[in-house]
Amino acid sequence: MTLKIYNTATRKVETFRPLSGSGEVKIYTCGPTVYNYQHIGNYAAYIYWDLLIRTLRADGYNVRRVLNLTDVGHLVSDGDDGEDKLEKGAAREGKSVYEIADYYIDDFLKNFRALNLAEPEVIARATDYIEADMKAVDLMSGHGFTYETQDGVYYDTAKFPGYADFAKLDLGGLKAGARVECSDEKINPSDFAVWKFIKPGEKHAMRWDYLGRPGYPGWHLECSTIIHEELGEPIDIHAGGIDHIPVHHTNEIAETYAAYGTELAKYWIHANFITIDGEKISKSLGNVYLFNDLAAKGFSPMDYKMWVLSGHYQGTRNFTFESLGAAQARRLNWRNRIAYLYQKEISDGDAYTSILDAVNNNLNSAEAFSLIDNSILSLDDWRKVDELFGLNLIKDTPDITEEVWRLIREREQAREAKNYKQADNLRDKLAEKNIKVNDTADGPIWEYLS
RNA sequence: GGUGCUUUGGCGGAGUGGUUACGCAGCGGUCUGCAAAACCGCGUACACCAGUUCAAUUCUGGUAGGCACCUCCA
Repeated sequence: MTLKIYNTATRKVETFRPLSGSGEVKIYTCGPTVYNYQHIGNYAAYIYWDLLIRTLRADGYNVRRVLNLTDVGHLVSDGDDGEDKLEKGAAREGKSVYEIADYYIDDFLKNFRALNLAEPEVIARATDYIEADMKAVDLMSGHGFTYETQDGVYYDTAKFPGYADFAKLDLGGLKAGARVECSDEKINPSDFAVWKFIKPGEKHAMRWDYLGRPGYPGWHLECSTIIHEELGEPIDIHAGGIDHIPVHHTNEIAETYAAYGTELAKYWIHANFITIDGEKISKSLGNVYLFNDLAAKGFSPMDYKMWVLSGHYQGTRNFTFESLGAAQARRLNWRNRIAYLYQKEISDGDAYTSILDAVNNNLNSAEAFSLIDNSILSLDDWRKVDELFGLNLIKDTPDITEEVWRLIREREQAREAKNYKQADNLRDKLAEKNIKVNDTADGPIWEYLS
């Protein structure tokens, strides 16, 4: 099977062709800045990338995927000013920056695994690559792409002719209406810090000596460095959020070009945002939902994954609890189709091929889901579906125990004896075990209540 | 202010130049100890106005609304 995927670099749906003939595919997915809890919108992107990786594996590729964790250098503003997010988190909670990072990394990975997202081959913490960052700055400077200011080492974007191409930026009019920072030593408005100096008296706990003074890496640098160290550019696919196109990814490309003289990635794919009840996710609107909030309403991370995969990564998705309920009900229906297979045999079709085909069409999981709804699947097909979407359908739908079977048989006997009161009691007992029994013409058929 | 995206039935959400996915919810029916499940049927969405076309929800232009980014965010 061949994947077709929308490539932001060309703004077209392209047929995926790996750079290497060996079947290896190198993927980098932009990870979180670990200064706070990740909300459900953050996880949507990881769910899409999970589908991407699983699809490539189903197609027979050997995927090596790197996920980074930003634990330094990501400032409150992408414009190289404002506080470092980690420092801000530390101040807020009265902890050290390293405690903050550890805590939120644990929380992130816990949810990552609850969503059954394919484990990355490498999980890279930005602070483990500081030496390499310095080497990269040396290279960029040696190639004449940088200049120093009081504030740090800056990238002169005028030195990279294709700087504006990736995001189709209009550098002249870029900030015409936005507020412009004053007291700026930058040569061009689009120049950005590759390395930041810590001024005397400035509070910044994470600091490394470089160029004779304390400092820390600029935010974009970690990504180009980690890719260089762990994968080697160019890589096949670079994935991230749609908001990163104009600044973060544009700057990564520029840094890689300046340091190593190469292209960074062949395919770029970007996940769109989700809105909640039609509005953006933001603290001021009070709609920053975490998985705990979903759990409080009876929804699991898997229900959420089901909801995310019922749409497309390029579209704006509108989250409502009503539609999350629909996704949950659909997943339960699928699980009960598996439960049915423990009880009755049904003939096998060749549905999986068309399901994989749908996903290969620019990750159209919505189309694939409707095929699942309308296909007759064997248990073996369900295993493949589970492998492709990571929905834990079979894992969450174990066959029932002998004890439960006994209750079902007792209830049947009670019904045959027309002892309906006892039959109903047994139905309640089964319900306590999360099992429902449907009395069909073919005898009782059990399924899960939730 | 600049830039881009988007507008599909009660909710969510695919897709297509001509047969109107899919899920959830709703309604009617068959069946049934009850319930449920299953099955059958129903509701006739594609913002608006023009244009292209034998034919447009699908292409083009405009109008209106919505959203996003540029300013923390995936």
